[in-house]
Amino acid sequence: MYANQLSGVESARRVGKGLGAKAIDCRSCGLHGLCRIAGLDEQDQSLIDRVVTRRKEVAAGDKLLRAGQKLDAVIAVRSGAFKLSARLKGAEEQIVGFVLPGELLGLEALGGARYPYDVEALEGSTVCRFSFAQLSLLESRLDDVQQQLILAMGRQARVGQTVPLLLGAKNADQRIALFLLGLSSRLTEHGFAGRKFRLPMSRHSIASYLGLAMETVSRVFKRLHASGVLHVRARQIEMIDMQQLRLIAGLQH
Amino acid sequence: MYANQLSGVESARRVGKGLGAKAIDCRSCGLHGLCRIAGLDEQDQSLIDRVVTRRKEVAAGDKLLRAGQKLDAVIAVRSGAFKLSARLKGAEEQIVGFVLPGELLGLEALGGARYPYDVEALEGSTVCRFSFAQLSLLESRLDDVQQQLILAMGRQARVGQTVPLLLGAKNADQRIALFLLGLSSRLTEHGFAGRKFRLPMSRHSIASYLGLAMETVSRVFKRLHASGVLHVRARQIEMIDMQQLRLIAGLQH
DNA sequence: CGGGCTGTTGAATACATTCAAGCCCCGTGG
DNA sequence: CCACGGGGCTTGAATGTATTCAACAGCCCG
Repeated sequence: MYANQLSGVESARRVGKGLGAKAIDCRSCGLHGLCRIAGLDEQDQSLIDRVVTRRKEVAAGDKLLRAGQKLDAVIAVRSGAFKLSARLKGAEEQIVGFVLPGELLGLEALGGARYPYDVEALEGSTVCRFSFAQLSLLESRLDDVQQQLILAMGRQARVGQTVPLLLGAKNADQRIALFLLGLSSRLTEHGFAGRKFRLPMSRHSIASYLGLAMETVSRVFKRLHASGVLHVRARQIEMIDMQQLRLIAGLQH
Repeated sequence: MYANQLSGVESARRVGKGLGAKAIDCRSCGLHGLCRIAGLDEQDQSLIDRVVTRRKEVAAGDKLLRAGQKLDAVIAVRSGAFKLSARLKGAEEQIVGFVLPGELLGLEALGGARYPYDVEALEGSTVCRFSFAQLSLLESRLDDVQQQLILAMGRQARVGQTVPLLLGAKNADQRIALFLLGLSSRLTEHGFAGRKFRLPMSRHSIASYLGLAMETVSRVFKRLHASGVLHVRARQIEMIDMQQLRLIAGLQH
């Protein structure tokens, strides 16, 4: 159950770089509804442990999933962060998204489809896994499981809702502003500070995701810093003037 | 049940501009699974007709849904096409997506959330509506309904999967190529010709969606036409060299 | 202390946008 | 039947923005 676990030394070394070792409260986890159904608040630990794997650890740089693999589970991120990338033939990898603590992973593979992306830990991370292969153990509660799954998919779809806005952005400043506001609200939603946080991903990953050159990302950060909208030092972000940031993002007035 | 239906004259005038009046085969509809469960292949029409509204017509330019409204249904497009737009405060509307025949609409509002976008018909269109308000009529089949819903959401999520690739595109040619290939494969999936079709949306809508200026869209089309990759005449598209188009899109080699 | 990875900066180039003018198609009205 | 007018689209020239290439700075880790 704790396969792939790091030694204490290794995990201590690799945790604390990005969002830090802080794990979410289970009550704000995307899988919380499913866990409750699975009986985590009950006494029968043996059943639970065959369906839900808790606190598997993943070291920074390790791949949790690979494009094309079959996946019969939904995974929740408890701490850390992951990047999703598509390996297109010949071209260099393209980042297609990031997964933050409390969010889910693997919903795209529901119904037997293969999972389309590589998933790599950006820092030391812990995840929980809800296995569908073992779902028959919960047959009597199928209704509830399905309903929770529908809610979870709806929530995840709402996270993805900001992507079309990013696509429609007309300049690099707007893209970056939207990106940061998106990260901020996603962090807030799961109990993290939304004004002051550490980016778990590199400038290169941000650039790949947003369709910009890494140098442009760097320059936009500098511009926003110089104009006092936010403080940027390496990966440390502090938002100063949210109102102005929303304005740059094109979200108001 | 057929409220909002156009007169024959009006619908005849307004249909046939974009994808044309051709309706999908019900078997390729995103709601097909739900319809089957609802008993459309059985005899009890009265039950069915209270849950599923078939073939409501929408005139070009009419709004099917408005941002912020409550929605207790899933809607399938049978013929025509729709554009989704976000009305951001102050700024002009931003196009966030298009819905083609056989695809679903309204999944974002599952679980009681308000629907976030304006939905406007790009041409004369017909839709079917599966009402959750009446879902209790099907209580005995809740399991099946939920399962179909999960499958439908998974399918729809897969349609949205190409958006992050669009976002990552590094120039206008790549964006347009990806956009056209996406449309093509979505049309093919529901029985339409994928190599030769008519764009249901204006250059302006494409530009807003892709974060480009309308003039750029026009110029890219011209370039692709001149290089023999595809034929463009107004909204009529014919793809000539798919291989080359995929190359421009960055999907291979 | 040295090497590699990540990020920054500057200068030249390439690219998309803007603004302005005009075209084309289609529907309307004279 | 043809002239008119509007919307959607195209085209050109000037401007502005992002990219590219190259050099270097900072930092973590060995």
